[in-house]
Amino acid sequence: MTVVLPDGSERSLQSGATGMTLAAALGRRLAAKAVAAEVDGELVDLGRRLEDRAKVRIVTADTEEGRAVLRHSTAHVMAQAVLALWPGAKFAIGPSIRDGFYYDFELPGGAHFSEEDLGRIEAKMREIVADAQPFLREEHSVSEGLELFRDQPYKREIIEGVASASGAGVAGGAAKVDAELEGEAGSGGAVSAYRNTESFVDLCRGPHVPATDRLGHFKLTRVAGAYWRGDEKRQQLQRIYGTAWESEKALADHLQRLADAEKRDHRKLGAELDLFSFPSEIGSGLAVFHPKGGLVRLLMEDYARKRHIKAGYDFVNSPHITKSELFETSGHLEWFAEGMFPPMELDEGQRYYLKPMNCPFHILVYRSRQRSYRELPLRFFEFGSVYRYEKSGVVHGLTRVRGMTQDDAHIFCTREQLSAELISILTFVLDLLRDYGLDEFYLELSTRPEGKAIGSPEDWEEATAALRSAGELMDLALVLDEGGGAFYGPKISVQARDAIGRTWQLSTIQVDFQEPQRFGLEYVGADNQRHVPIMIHRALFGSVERFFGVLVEHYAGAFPTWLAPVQVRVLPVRDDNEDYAAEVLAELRRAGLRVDTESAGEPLGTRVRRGKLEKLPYILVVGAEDVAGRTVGVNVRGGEGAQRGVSLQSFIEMVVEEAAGPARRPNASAVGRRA
RNA sequence: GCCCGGGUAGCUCAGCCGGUAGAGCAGCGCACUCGUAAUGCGCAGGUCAGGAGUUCGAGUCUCCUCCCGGGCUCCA
Repeated sequence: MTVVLPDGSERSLQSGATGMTLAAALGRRLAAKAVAAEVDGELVDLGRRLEDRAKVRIVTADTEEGRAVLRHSTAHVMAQAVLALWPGAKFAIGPSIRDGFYYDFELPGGAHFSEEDLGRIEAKMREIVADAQPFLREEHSVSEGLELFRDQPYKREIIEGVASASGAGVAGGAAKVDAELEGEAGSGGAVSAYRNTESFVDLCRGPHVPATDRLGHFKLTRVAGAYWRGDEKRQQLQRIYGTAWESEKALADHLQRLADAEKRDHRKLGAELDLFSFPSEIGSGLAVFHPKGGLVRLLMEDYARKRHIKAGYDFVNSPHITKSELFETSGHLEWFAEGMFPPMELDEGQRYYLKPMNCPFHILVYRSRQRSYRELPLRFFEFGSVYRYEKSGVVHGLTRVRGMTQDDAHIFCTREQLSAELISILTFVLDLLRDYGLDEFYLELSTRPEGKAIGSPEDWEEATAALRSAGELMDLALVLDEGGGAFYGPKISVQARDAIGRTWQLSTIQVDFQEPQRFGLEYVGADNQRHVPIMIHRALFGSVERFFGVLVEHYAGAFPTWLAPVQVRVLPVRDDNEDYAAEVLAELRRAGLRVDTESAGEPLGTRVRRGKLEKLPYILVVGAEDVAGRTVGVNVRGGEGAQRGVSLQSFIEMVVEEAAGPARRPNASAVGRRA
């Protein structure tokens, strides 16, 4: 028999050959790295027999596909270990995920895992790995499967779901089986399982590595609660997360990446660099900004203001609280009440709410007088503070807070203007984000949330189409987020990738046909008739707080010169250089730079070190040798050593230019283009 | 909101089986006067998150509340 390899060449094999024999025939190193095979487009076990003329690709452990296989297999081993250590435990699902895997369990007597258990489980897992147990595939009918897992209710539920989805005739199952569960069991009326020993068998579609000794570079990372099938109304299970890699080095590299990401954590840097804090007296999710953080915010906001003026926005302002009527009209109290702080009862039963959004206020500005088509589009902008009652478990640093300031704009335009306006907003948004140093993006299109939407399907259709075509013009990948829109309209969000490859949802642009109608907005058209405008909601940073946090992590706290709270620190070598240092300081300040100094009370090395730890862009050292020639010693952030005898004038010219504003990045790259 | 783990000096953390609080860094003072990532000595600093309970005695054990972290759910 022959098989066809990925490069189109053919290979003769003895009949009965498997992926494993093919890999061995192709090379010993390949065989050592092989974890599965792709046969005619389907991922299968290496032990699966190959058919004549099959197209075969060997999947190795050092690819994302291969890692997914070995992570899934490692999850099985973990389940085997847990079931051995906790007799009577029930196990649910255990997929591979980005960088690792998890498995969900229910322990006998409602017991819970603790962090200390992880070591015991890992030790048991290593025994299983050392045992080199084969992963043997079995196929069963639905009824055999139900019998095989008679003591495992979660497995039975999965089997029933698969069976009913494929019409195999088990009554009472859900009509629809989700892909996650299907991945656990297989499909098409039969269920597959993998057996490692007489006593351990797990429902699974596979594929798996040939045997447990192909695993071993793993670490269990944390325990957590997780709802069965992701439904908070159902049983809460105990989840264990782990990571697994193809080699000890890959595992170590991954752990190092985690440690590096931890060093960039904005919550940690926020305290270290004295930027902001969350005093517990104020309450969860409510930040105060310290002078340095406050200054960075100011700089961020000022630059955005300038750009908005240039882009034709009008600046408006609105209060933080309002009578309930406003949010009754807007629909927030009907659709979003659980995200709002409870009302304050004032005189005569009047209820006031903290605002969770700015849009109704901007609508009232629009409605304050009659509008003509000649004015449109009208673009109202505000740094508007909003308050949202986020559930206690979700607040997180500056990225998920209960009080925040949105850089919020609402654009009122005609239907005819909608497309052009969306394109111009998206272009503006991306351009501005690039100025803050982010340069890799993709777009996400969120569509109508079933059952949680107001307005006609036709309007949703039109709005979604307009967003889609604007998005497609941006030369960026556009991914679909089915049902992820707001209750009043679809949106496009801009996802930005930071310096270490994580993505953050930043800007959102939403089309809204509903609110203008609810508030009875209108303009007089050229035809002398009254028309309802369309509104576009647009936040660019998302929230100032969140964007601030993202920038702290992106730059690891080392803000570019134009955003750095202190740009230059001047250090006199000895205290008899302090007069000259003061002169240098004054001159820098006259040039408009943000500067400070530290007198010579401590050794120079100590002061330089402190400046480095504060991630200052420049540290100047001035001593006796600098006075005559009016020079400085320049210590550049991130640079090696120092440059001596630099003329103060040329240093000032250089830094002033750098501090003037964002560096334009002509080579800003887009994430690969895709529809 | 749910599950798990936490909260000890400004920060990072130690504090055993319940016997009355400790280090390093930071801060302040003094000395040192120094050319590029930690000078020395000294001093001060605590309602052990808050409250209640058990106990002769609670940082330590129990309960409640607040806050933080990791997840789940949620994110208009």
